[in-house]
Amino acid sequence: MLPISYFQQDDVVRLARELVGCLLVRKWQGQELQLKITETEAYRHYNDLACHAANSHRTPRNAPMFESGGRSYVYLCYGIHHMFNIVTNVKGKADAILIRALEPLQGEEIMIRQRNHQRLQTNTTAGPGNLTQATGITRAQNNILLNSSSLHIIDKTEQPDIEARTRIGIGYAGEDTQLPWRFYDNNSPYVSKR
DNA sequence: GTTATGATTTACT
DNA sequence: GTAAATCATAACG
Repeated sequence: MLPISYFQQDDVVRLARELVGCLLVRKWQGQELQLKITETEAYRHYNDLACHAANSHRTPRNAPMFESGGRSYVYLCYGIHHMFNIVTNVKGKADAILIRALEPLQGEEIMIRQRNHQRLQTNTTAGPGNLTQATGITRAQNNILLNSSSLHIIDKTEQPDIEARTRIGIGYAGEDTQLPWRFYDNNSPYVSKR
């Protein structure tokens, strides 16, 4: 299991890249779900208008971002979709990594059922809103430390072929829209957009 | 209290 | 390609 201290390092962009290929473990409904992280995006508290905490902007919603790294930040978007983030950096430096896609390794049946699919499809767990539905992550999982047996990250065993691209859905962020802070596994079909 | 909107997805035309 | 779904949150009065 990656220790909490790992997420308290300073460079959220590097951490977002390194998380691709790592495993997300979630115990739920009596089963252990395991999924490989295939796509991430970095959001940095300074010089990044796309970040919820840009300009030290602090609200009740993004409060977990201002806490110490190694915890979750889950919020509802468009009234429909839950977004799962991992807070990084030390307390007061509000960085976070959005998990955008996962590749199922264990517990697929539960994910298929969650998504009302007949069989496993790439979009069962690709896409930030889709993967939270598949894994049953909601705001009930907001602001919890990722060091329990029920929710944590395991380091990767193989180095994936990582592609860097611009982030998705942040047209309001001006020039920061162009930052290549989205990372994905070039060899995985479980990616939201190439 | 009221209003506008979004780290999206899906179903249409 | 365009639009609807849908609601907590943030901004404003």
